[in-house]
Parts: sequence; structure tokens; C-alpha cells
Amino acid sequence: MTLAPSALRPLATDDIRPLADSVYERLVGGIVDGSLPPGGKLSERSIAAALGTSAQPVREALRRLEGEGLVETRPRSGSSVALMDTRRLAEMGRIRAVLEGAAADLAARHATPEDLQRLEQRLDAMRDATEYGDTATLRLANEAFHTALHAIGDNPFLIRGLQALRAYDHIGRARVLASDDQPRQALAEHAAILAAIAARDPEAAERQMRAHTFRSLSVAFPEETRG
Amino acid sequence: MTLAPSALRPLATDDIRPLADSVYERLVGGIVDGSLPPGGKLSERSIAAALGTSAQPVREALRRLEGEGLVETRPRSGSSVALMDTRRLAEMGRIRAVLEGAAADLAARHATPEDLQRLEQRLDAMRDATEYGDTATLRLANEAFHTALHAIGDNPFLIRGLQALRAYDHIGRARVLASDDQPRQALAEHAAILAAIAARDPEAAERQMRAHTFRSLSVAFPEETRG
DNA sequence: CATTCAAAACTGCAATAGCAGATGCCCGGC
DNA sequence: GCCGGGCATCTGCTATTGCAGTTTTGAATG
Repeated sequence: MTLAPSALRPLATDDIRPLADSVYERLVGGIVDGSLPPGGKLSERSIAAALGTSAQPVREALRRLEGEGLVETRPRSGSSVALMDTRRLAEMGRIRAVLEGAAADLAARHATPEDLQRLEQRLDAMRDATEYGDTATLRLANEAFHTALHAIGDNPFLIRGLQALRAYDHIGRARVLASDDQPRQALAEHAAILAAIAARDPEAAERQMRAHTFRSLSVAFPEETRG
Repeated sequence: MTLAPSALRPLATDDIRPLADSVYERLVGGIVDGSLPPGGKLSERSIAAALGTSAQPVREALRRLEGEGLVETRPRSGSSVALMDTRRLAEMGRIRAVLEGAAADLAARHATPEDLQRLEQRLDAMRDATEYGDTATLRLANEAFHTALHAIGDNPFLIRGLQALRAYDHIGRARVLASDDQPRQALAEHAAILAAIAARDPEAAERQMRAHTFRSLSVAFPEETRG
């Protein structure tokens, strides 16, 4: 731990959620934006001091990150940010694709009319952002679409897993500084996914979602996604 | 917390691993074997007292279980064993199928000759147990095969996720008290998976593994796996 | 200058204590 | 007999403290 990265400035305490959650988000942010570099040591005490908390919430956050593969811990030695080459990033993208597919499958099985309406709204937001060429809000709208879709499945394992995998996506895109991801094609794919869900066709929903996620991945990692 | 279930007898302390890991395994065992019934309250203090530890390791174990969906926590109220109907169990089985498929894909890409040899050994063990009709060791050998396959991918997210999902499989099989799962067919499917991995065919490996896991699931949940 | 070994500094890890919020119980009123 | 409010209890949650194992450092020795 050299000088305190910006991800480790003190934490606002006026929160009702467990501190470990805030610490977790801070650490994820630092790992994603690179201020906590791969291989860098993550000392419970140092982080706690920098964030103005005690060691325990930090410890819980590190455990969670360890379970998600973003942090590696040697039993009595310490934790460090996991080293990730493009192969690992592409791997995580593949896993994300299959989990997104599973989420779409579940959504097609269980979506209520309200759920479908919400997805329509998100899709409209994406369409607007695409027409205006507003890539920042397009990205947010895209994430909102996926998040809403995950919520339909109402499966805690899927929701948490996909949230964790999103970090890898951010890392990958930041590292290869991609890339518009062909917004119009992505829009069309989202529409097709939604249509499959509305048609209560789990098999098609999964297939479309998986292909969409994988194609989006292949924009960032053309090398590792051949075949 | 009424009377202490057998899963909550005191913990042996002569361990070098973090206590939270031991607590986690105990709680998983209790949830799987039903001694910690669905909906039952899980008080940090009570569990800690019963296990002879402090509250902190228990808390970490509960957080992990929460991330895996086995436990539900209301922010300042408390944790309880998640309620799981057959639909949820079948859902988790579907997710397990796609993750097992992803693991097989990775294995086909990265397996070393030593890895293939280890898988061969596990498969032989399964073959022996099948011929002798020894269902107990067959089950262990089956798990050993899958565990070895997961390890090949060397992906912490997959390894941890699949380990967590195994609990759901145990719960499901215990609840429907299935079922020999047609050992010979399972054996043939494992052999086909191994062949695909050895042939470096990720697509086939994933497809075979997914079909295998799903078919195995459909034995326990014929209702929820139609279509 | 390189090596080694011991001590100091640091680390994960667990236990204890205390606080604030949530739960449940009991008692008084309708 | 049923309902509601206040108090006791219990809960999650965080901080503080202390211990044991690890890593690093630095000096003495070859």
C-alpha cells in the first residue's frame, strides 16, 4: 500500500446498510478503475484506516471479493488484487454469457405483465439513447435492461453472480478501451430477447441472450473468442 | 433456536483454516440434512455459543451462505434458512447445468495430459463402483470426477459457484429421495464428456455436460424439467 | 559483496464489549 | 375478548483489543 488511492478516501457514515457493503463497492470500484492495481496488497488494517472503519467490515468485503475471484488470499499472509490476463477476462465473459442465458430462461418462464412492461421501458430508453448517440446513458440503459431482466428470475444466486461478473466486463472494456459495440445491433438483439421472453419461449430467450452477450464480448476480445 | 441441532455441536479447534470455513461447512451440512429447517432463524450469537466460537466467524459464514442463496438476511433483523420449493430447486439445477457446461468448455480448452489422466482415474473408479453396485462410493466417485473437472478450468468463480450449487443438488435428492439415476447411463455420459475434452472440443464438451447434468436433474424433478 | 539468522514490524484471525435498531411480550384500555 | 402502546429483550453490526503466524529488515558473519 503506497499512497492512498482515490478509492480509499474516507467513507460517509450516514448509511443504514452494513458497512461491509460500502467497503465492497469501494474496492470493486478501485479494482475496476485500476487505482487498486492487479497484484497490489490489500491489508485489512490499512484499508480500514483509510476508509475510517474497523477491520471487520473490510474483512467481510475481502472475503466476498475472494469468492468472486477478484481478490486472492493466502491463508495467513494476506490478500491482493487478482492478476487477470485477457484469457481470464474472456473466460469470465463466457461464464457471464451462460449465466445471462440462464437468467433469460428464467425470465421467459416467470415474467409477469409488469415485468414485460418494465423491460419495454428500458428498451425504449436504450432506443432513445442510441438515436441521440448518447453513449453514456446508453450504457446505463443497457445495464438497467439487464438488471431488470435478472430481477425477474428472482434468484439470489444468479443476481449476485451476474452483479459480480459485471466487474469483469468493466475491467475488460477499460483495458481494451473498446468500443461502441455497434449500438444498433445490440438494440436489435435486446428487442429479440424481449420478444422471446414475451413469447414465453425460454429456449429461444436463452439462446438469443447468450449469443448477444458473447457477441458483445467478442468485440472486446476478438482474439480469445474465436471458435 | 430451540434445542441445538446436531449440526451445531461444538467445533474442534485444532484447525489451521479460518474458523469461518468450518462454521460454513457445518451450516451447509445442517441445511442439507434438514436439521436446520427452512425458515428457521439463524442467530449469530446462538450459533456462536453452540459452536463454541465468537460471533465473527459465524457472521462471515452467514454472509457467504447469503451470497449463495441458502440463507436470507433482512438488513437489521436477522438471517434464516432460505425457503426452497421444488421450483427453486429445479432452477438451481438448471443453473448448475449451464455452469457445469462452462466448466467442461474450459476443461476442453486447458486440460493438460495429467488432467486427462486424473479424469480417466475418476472415471475408472466410477466404473468399478457401478459394476459392484456400490452406490455410496459411486456417488463419491461421481463428485470426484466433477470436482477434478472443475479444477482444470482453474477459475475461482466457477469452482466456488459449483461447490455452492452442489448443496442444492443434495437438498433436492434428499427431498425426493431419488433414485439410482441410472448409473450405467451416467457412466456413458461421463465417458462421452471426457472424450470430448480429450478431443479438445469445447463445444461438444459443454453440450454433453449440460445434457448430462440436466438429464440427471430431470430424474429428481420430472415435473419441473419438462420442455 | 553475498548469505544467514534473528528480531522487529506487520498480517490475518478470533474474542470481547458495546451500541443502536428491531422484535416480541405484557399490560392497560376499549 | 381484542387491540394498542411501551418496555424489556434480543438482534445485527461495528469497534477495540490481543494473539499467533508471516514477512521483512538489518546487521553480523563468511
